[in-house]
Amino acid sequence: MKIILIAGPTATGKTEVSVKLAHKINAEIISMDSMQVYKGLDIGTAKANEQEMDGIKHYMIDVLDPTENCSVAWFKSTVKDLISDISARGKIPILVGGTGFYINAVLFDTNFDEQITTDYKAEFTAFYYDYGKEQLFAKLQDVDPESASTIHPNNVKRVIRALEFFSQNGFPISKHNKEEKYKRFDNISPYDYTFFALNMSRDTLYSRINRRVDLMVDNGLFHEVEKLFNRGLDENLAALQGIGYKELFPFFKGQLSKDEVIDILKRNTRRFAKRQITWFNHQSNPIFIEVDELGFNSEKIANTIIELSNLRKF
RNA sequence: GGCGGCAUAGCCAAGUGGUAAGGCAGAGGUCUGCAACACCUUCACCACCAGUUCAAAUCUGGUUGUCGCCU
Repeated sequence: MKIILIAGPTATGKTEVSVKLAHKINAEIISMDSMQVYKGLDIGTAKANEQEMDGIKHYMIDVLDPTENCSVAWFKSTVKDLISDISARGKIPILVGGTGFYINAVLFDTNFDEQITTDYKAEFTAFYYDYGKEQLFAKLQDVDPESASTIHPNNVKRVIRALEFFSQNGFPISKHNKEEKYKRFDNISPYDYTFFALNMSRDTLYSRINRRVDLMVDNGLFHEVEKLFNRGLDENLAALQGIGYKELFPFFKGQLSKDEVIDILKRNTRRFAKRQITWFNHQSNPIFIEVDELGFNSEKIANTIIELSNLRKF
């Protein structure tokens, strides 16, 4: 099955390019974004609106309530089915988004067969609170020294996951990771794919991000977040950890001013973009398209993608 | 014009004789069931000139800049 991926850091214009491309090659779009899955998070996640979608079908948007938690395992299997459906209808799926972790999971069909039957996570979390991270890490060194050499002791979240994995499966997660990783190194994918990442010079990207945040504010970001805030949801929910949401909460609690909160939001978005770039540079191997060199012209960019994907036949 | 204070990284800021805390911003990374998460690494010859001293960001003199007060 042929698929096209368009990734890249936030604010590079993925939406516009993908819709344009979809029209040219008779495609449908699957969003590869860990936050756009949630209903009610529209402005802050830069979700495409009806007009921007321009008649192209989009999937994986607004499929969960903020009270539900998305996970890679679920996301991967859902997208897998969608790809089959779309292909079966004779259309090409374009996967678009910035969540590199999810993209790799789909692209290389990461194995998530592990069934979580016992709540080891809660167990180890409790242990951590009682004995601290050193003791927790010592446990990992015992059962999975290889992971212990990779995961920093401060990274409690990952240490707990590694411990959970071992307890659940009886073999170390480092073994699992190695197996999954080699799929990427050897490029073993169930799909016939072409993977692009849009990018541009750092300075340009950062000023676009700053401008976009201002625009979001103008478009009612505060109003959107206030609605969520007023629902009184648990702030630890994955949806409320999204950039644009967690930053504004202190404003509604009266802890920070509007301007302060906006500056932090801009900074966090910049950092996020930087992390995304690092991911695409090292954890996957897309063809980078420098959109500033193409004058941000989505028409040109879409055509470049068609050429590089050998899709001329469409 | 006079008097006084201050000049330390992009910003804030400790440090009053022994060869520069910390925070923020920035940069570089890690990552396989919370990933827009979590975590790691990194970043200065202390305004300039001359002097004292084995040794100065730290003391002395001067220059420049800056802030405050006075006239």
